Amino acid sequence: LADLTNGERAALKGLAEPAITYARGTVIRTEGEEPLPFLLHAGWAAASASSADGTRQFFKVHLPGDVMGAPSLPLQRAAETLTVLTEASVSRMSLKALGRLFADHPRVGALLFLTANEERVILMDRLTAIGRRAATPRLAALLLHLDERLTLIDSDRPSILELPLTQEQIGDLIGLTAVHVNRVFRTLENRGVIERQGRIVKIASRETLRQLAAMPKRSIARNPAWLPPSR
Amino acid sequence: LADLTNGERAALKGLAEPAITYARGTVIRTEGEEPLPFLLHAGWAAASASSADGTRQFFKVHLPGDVMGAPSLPLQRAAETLTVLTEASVSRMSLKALGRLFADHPRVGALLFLTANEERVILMDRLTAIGRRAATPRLAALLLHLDERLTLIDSDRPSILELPLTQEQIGDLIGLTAVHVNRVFRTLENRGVIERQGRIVKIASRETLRQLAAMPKRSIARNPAWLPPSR
DNA sequence: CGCTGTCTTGAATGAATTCAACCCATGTGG
DNA sequence: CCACATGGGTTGAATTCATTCAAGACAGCG
Repeated sequence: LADLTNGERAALKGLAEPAITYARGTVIRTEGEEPLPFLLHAGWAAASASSADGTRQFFKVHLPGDVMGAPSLPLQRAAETLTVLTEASVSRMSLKALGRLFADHPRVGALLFLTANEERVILMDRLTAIGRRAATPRLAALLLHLDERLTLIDSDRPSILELPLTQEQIGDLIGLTAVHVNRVFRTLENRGVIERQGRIVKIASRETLRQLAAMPKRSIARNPAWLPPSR
Repeated sequence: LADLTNGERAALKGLAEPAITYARGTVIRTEGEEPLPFLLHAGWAAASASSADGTRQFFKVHLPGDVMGAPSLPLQRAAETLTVLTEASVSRMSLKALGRLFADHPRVGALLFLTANEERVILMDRLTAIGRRAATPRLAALLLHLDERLTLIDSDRPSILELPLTQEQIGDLIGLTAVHVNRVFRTLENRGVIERQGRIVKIASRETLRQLAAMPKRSIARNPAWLPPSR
């Protein structure tokens, strides 16, 4: 969203407590617990919630660099369960330090506000997809979304998507059953849009996938002029 | 979320430019335009987006006191169209003043961050509803949600919901067609859960409606201890 | 070597959509 | 002040997309 000064960078790093490594599948924090934010250093994680009737909804796939658990900060009890999808390195974030950050580095505070709003847009787009589109566009949109985010982190990564997600979890992300996710995957594969080997997905025709997903292009405004000056 | 000092209150009010009154149905801002935030003083409004295929998704019903358009702030072009549902009084908000607010009143800045995260939770709950629940629970949840928010604004209002929304718009909120919204409304009415006269809905059995909605209870943490001190 | 979890596929079922028609209230112009 | 258009609500019948149920294949793991 913006370029940070060294002081701002240091303050952000100061929020993170020592990192802990979790084994694949470990639950970091369960919904209903005390709402603390976490920072994901390495690996993949996911935010989800389960309902009484046994259904589950995944809200977000977290990639390295993500702050996790922020949505629950205004609540008394966390709304989301955080689970590690691969082996992952995670640290808790200090709330007190976060409070000081808003006071000492207002520009970073404003950027945190913007980041939360960016996540709102992502959720809104997901709402549109799940509420108004069929299964194929939803899956196409998910694959493209993850591909783009991974490229943001590592710009010259191979054009291959290794998903540490079961088809059931993918279904929980886009509001489908595992069975139907499977069928859609096969359809995409048969049409030559993707290739698969186990959980490795290769996007064969990004253009076709984009057409199928039919998602609006969103471009971020970098360094908005109205932000307060750095301190 | 928190109790404000007089200075903080004044600074918040200072964001708003002079109010304009719009007639029912007027579009305040269309998706794709410059992303500015607005403040809704009186009346109802809605945030929505339309897709190429003609489908529309409503993201939020805005009630008096709401900041509108914040999700689009990090973007180059607004993601949401803002439309007035009733006659409504709206003012633009100054971005520069918002930047200064983060610098001068860090506690309010942190509260804005929390508010954006609260909206994320609401969107997450909506995602769960649309992705994993049937039509009846979705409509039940919407009615309860609006009822609760109206009660927050006016605690001794009559227990009646006057919705300035067509059934088509309600469908766009919860991901259904107008036809099906109608059928669900009738079902609820026949079961005695609600009563209707035109667009006025009376909740006859809030308890039944709650069971049908099966939404998790969310309670806000007021005045979190980690917020920076007021200035 | 036998579990267990995941993937795959078919058949039956079901919830919501689509299409179509009609009703009613409101508003508008001749 | 009536005639007619319009927008929203209501209902039935046919259709469709996704779910459910069920069973088998396969890989990895203890």
